[in-house]
Amino acid sequence: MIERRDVFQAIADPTRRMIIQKLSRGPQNLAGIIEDFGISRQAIAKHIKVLNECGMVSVTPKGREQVCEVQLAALDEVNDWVAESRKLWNQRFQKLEQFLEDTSSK
Amino acid sequence: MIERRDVFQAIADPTRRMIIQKLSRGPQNLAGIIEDFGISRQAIAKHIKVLNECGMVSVTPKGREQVCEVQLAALDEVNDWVAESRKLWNQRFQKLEQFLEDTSSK
DNA sequence: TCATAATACAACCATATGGTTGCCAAATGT
DNA sequence: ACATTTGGCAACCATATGGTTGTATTATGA
Repeated sequence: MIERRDVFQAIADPTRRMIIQKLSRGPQNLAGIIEDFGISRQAIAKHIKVLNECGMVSVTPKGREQVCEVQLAALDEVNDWVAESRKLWNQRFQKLEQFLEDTSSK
Repeated sequence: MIERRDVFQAIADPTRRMIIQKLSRGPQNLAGIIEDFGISRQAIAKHIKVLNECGMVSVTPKGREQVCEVQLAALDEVNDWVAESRKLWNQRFQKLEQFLEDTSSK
């Protein structure tokens, strides 16, 4: 098992995805995030830790609060990977077309 | 812990992402997929099972072989979710602009 | 000043995950 | 016919994951 703490893993958990969407509406401190979630503060804190470690959420101390801000740019990596897969898929058909062209022109 | 077997979890594992990219180049049977991966056949088979369960890979028996084909449409869900997050984020700024406009026009 | 709000830290727990090995079954090709 | 290729099944294992509770710390506000 290789060391994993990347964006893909970050968005794998539904609770973390909900946190990301909540933070997309604006920064919140931990207490603010906890609302609406039926789990403990510590559980949320752990999720924030994961999101922070992979660059999805920045955490800035402000007095006794920890202000969390989502960093959506981190999701580019996901989009890029999906785009790359689609590109490979399309290249496949282009190669097939090329082959059919070459064959029929003989 | 809620029951999870979705596309997000499917692409969370780096090995599964590699399998998806390999299959994006064309369908393969299990034996074909195993090449280049330094892990056992059973490990690959388990990954294919996960990918199949969440609709990322279709498996068609062909004689003694199991032909695996990637279903990239399943990744739409991921793109959609990312797009939704970005939309929420942009709406936030639009609201801020609206506020500034309303304030300055007074 | 002092209760309280906002978190951090640590220990613990059940289950999920990703991997292994060993053995079995069924097509395939020579 | 029969060795081989291809893959299924089951048991097992170590670690990761997502959660809990309890206790401690530190700003804040009345």
